[in-house]
Amino acid sequence: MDARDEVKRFLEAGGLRCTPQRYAVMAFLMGHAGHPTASEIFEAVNRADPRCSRATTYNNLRDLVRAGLVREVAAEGRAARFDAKNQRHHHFICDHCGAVEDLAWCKVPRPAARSLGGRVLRDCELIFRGLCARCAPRKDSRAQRF
Amino acid sequence: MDARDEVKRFLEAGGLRCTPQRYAVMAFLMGHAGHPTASEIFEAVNRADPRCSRATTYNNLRDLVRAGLVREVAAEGRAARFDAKNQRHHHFICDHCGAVEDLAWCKVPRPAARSLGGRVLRDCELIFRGLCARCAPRKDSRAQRF
DNA sequence: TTCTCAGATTAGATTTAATCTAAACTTTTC
DNA sequence: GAAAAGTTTAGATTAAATCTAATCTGAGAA
Repeated sequence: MDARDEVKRFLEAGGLRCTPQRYAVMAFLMGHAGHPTASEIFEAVNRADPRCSRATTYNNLRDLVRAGLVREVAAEGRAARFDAKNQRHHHFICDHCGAVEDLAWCKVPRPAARSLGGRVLRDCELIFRGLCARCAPRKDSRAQRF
Repeated sequence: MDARDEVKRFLEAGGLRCTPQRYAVMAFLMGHAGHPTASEIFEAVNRADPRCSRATTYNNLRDLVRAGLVREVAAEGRAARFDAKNQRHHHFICDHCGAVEDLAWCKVPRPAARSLGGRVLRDCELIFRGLCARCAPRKDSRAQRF
């Protein structure tokens, strides 16, 4: 099946109309391994269609996050970063260079019922922090690695 | 021992001088159950000492986060929120009203060594999302609670 | 006790990121 | 085809955070 169809079905699964602007944002995120800012997404989408507005990109990102199709990661710096939730994973953020990297999913424990009280869980988000492979001291150094 | 001494030792444990402004920020967070924004912290601290500067509050929050004494939570809205890390806990953020609540700590699994690669872990952050006790449908409703 | 120096603060200006606005456009439904 | 609802637009505006260069403060050395 066509990648274009996949994006369209993904949007409609989230209850959103597949407008050209939404398609462009979603396609960019689904085809992008990194965690771009709203500005980076807007610039990419606006390069393809110069009429595309910054407010539209922000509106669409908001709608996509709300629909559960995109996740917002607050990493280093002021701007929010985004990635498509097409595969479950966790994030790792480097203390030194600020890089945001995907980590394979590992099951997250549910809080105890007593602790949860009357709340209704919908999702969880687990972020690990430390030093990335490039910023960590070399394996043979004396630094602890746990 | 005096609460004032506790705050001072907490700051010095993090390698930070105990200036009156830092003390004020830390004391506010340690005595505050909620998750205030930088602006709310500044207003509280500035009310006590009108010479205290907004930039100082921001600088000190940055230093406290970097020293591992305070945690930054990206909740609803644009402003970052903060809490003191005097006790390990997780957070819960309500989808509806945006409230940030503390949840008792539960142990977080370490990612598999294969998944971790050359990274060095320092910390983790687990956030649950859903509906808080006030926004969730009543217990007797048909709504699923998991 | 005084001096030096490094760390910290100041107060308002400035920048960055995100939102607002009101009109216009587009798509869906009747 | 018309109406209504959802969406987009482009630049203005707002909110949050940072910058600046001078000044202050406190710790350590002499």
